[in-house]
Amino acid sequence: MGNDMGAKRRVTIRDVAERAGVSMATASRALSGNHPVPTATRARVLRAARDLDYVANAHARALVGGGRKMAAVVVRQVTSPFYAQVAEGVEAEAADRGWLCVVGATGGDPQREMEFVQLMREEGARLVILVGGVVEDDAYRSRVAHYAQALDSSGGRLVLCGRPAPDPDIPALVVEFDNEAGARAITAHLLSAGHRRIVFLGGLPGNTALDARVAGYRAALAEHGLPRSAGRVVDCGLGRAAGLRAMTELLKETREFTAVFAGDDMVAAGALRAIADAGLSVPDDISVVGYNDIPLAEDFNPPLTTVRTPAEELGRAAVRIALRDPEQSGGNHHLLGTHIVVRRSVASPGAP
Amino acid sequence: MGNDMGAKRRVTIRDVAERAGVSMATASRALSGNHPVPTATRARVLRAARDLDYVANAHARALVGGGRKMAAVVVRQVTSPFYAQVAEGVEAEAADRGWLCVVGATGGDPQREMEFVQLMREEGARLVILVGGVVEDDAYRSRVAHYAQALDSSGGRLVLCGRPAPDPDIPALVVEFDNEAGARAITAHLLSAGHRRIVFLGGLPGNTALDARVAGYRAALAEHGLPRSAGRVVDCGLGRAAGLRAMTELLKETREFTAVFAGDDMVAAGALRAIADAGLSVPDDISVVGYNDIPLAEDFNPPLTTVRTPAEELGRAAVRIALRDPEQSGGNHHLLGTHIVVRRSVASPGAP
DNA sequence: CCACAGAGTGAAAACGCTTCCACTCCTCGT
DNA sequence: ACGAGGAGTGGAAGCGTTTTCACTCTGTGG
Repeated sequence: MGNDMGAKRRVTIRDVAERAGVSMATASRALSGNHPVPTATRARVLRAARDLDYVANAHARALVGGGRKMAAVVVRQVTSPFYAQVAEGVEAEAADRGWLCVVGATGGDPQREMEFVQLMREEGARLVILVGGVVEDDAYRSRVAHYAQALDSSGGRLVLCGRPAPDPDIPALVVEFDNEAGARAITAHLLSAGHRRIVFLGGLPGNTALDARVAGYRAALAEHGLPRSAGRVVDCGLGRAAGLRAMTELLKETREFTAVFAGDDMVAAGALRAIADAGLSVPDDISVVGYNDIPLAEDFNPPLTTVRTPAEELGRAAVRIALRDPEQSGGNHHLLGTHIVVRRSVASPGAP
Repeated sequence: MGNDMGAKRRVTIRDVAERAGVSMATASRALSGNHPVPTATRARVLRAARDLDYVANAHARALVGGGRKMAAVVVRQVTSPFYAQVAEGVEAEAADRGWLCVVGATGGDPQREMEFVQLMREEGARLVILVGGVVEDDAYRSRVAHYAQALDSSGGRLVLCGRPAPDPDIPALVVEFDNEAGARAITAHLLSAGHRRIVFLGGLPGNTALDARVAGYRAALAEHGLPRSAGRVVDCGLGRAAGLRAMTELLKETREFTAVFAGDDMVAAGALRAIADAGLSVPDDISVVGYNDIPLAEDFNPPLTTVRTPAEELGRAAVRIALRDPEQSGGNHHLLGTHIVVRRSVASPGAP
């Protein structure tokens, strides 16, 4: 803990001014370009700054300037391929506009989320981006309402990315994928390959993203004239480990299905492994589809048919929309489209 | 760009002090706990702060306090599984100590690297962590020397993570894996399975990490009594696409090898795909090993034998070492061990 | 030749906080 | 009973910038 690394005195703008033989005011103007300064003077100042290896103090600047260009993105964990892509998108778009971007991982712990958001408020973040589906309980709702209100009243902005707003009139922007449409499309794909008994693996009741996918799945089944009983959803949650476990269990219990729709690609990875471990083949015995099209999905065994959610674009869109004039057209709810990408994990049931 | 989101006046510590009926000094002491304050007073202040939803201004605090607990990680891209894990480790260890962690992506562009480091200096980062192997050219050497010197003279610290120091006496800490040992071990694994013609796919001359792996590979070959001509390294660089392309080319050119040692797991992913596309089987026709053991390596087809480099631990170690007393034992160069993890991508050549 | 615009500049205020210094009370020990 | 010491407190300095305001110079049109 305690460890100050004996700092030397920092070079300030006063030193630069002195060396250039001008006042601090002039030095500041030359450096920041906020006010015209004769070329000769300007050059002298710049020269002095370089000689001294002057580095402006962002704190002092932010203090007087009243705020700073900084965005915070909060995700469950940065090692999840999907979240990483969203974060990359945010980072890229922020960097393009000269904004600083800091990402925080909560591990799914509301406590850590609150601490991080608090910290970001202290740091003067003007944009806080909450990423990914969540289960919307009362605690969550009130937390988000508080974030939104607090940010809003200090000139900031909350954006919900990949999740809907829990309450239509909290002052937050939302940017998300049309999960229901995506799920419906890929379910239809399975249906048109001839599958009738499809299980949805990876439900997580209350989770906005998964519930929407389940809804899309059910809708596709219904549109195809199948009774509601034809659908089955296994609520095993997310992650490779969960998918592996749940699929193993399911296989022990029944073989009365020909395809599985995994809640996301990581669940699919686990399911694929479980099926292989059971001595079955994908897609010959069972077809599998996932969701998100993470970068390595095409390297699974077999390459996974899934729905592509342009994650990086989601991140970019979040900051782009948040940063444009609030009164500009476009409303505050944006839906991004998805499309399915066909690979080799789906075959017709009972085919060679 | 221009968009001020009309901020209202911020609640300051003066407001809190007023409401609690104390001076700013007392309020500050009660809030920060830097100086004892009677329980009753303290409670009044805390109460006032809560009522007002007071949020301290980190800039003002850092300005007077002279610095702040902030670490910066710079990686090529955050969506690379390996880098993501390192970043996660840094973030976790930093968070544990109450430090803020910001990660920047350079896309491999020195220009962006310099801008980011500059920005971090302005922000008062006391720890800058450069992650991953690089090719050490003169420009790089002078850049790093400058970073190290600048950080050092302002009480900060540069740590090189996953790469050696270009010059033994620049004031930087180094934490890296023993790439040579890891490469030697997995090459030995291939050798003991009976392989004699092993190609190293993914060299990148000048790149510290890859060069070390190539050295380990060559050393293992030599230790086994093989002539130097037995080894072959294809310098295709890194990334899945590079691996795919290079492997495809190689296969067209020759089949005079029974195993490939990919420079990292992403290259291996591409190689695996290329081999499958050529109608060959892994491991029956060709064995493949990778490097890093990224999270999804076990879901490749087939599950990849590779060497595990505990990436998250690398990140944690970087901050742990950087933050302990500089004069403490341990030196400033740390080597982390690796071990191979055997899965199913290796078989004996010519086996059933 | 004079008023006057405007360019160039510096002094100083302000941003919000922490901490040094000085002051006032108490509570002890003697 | 009296001085020393310490706890509790507030005033004010200072952190490094930017920006406002006021000032001094030019040069220009009348």
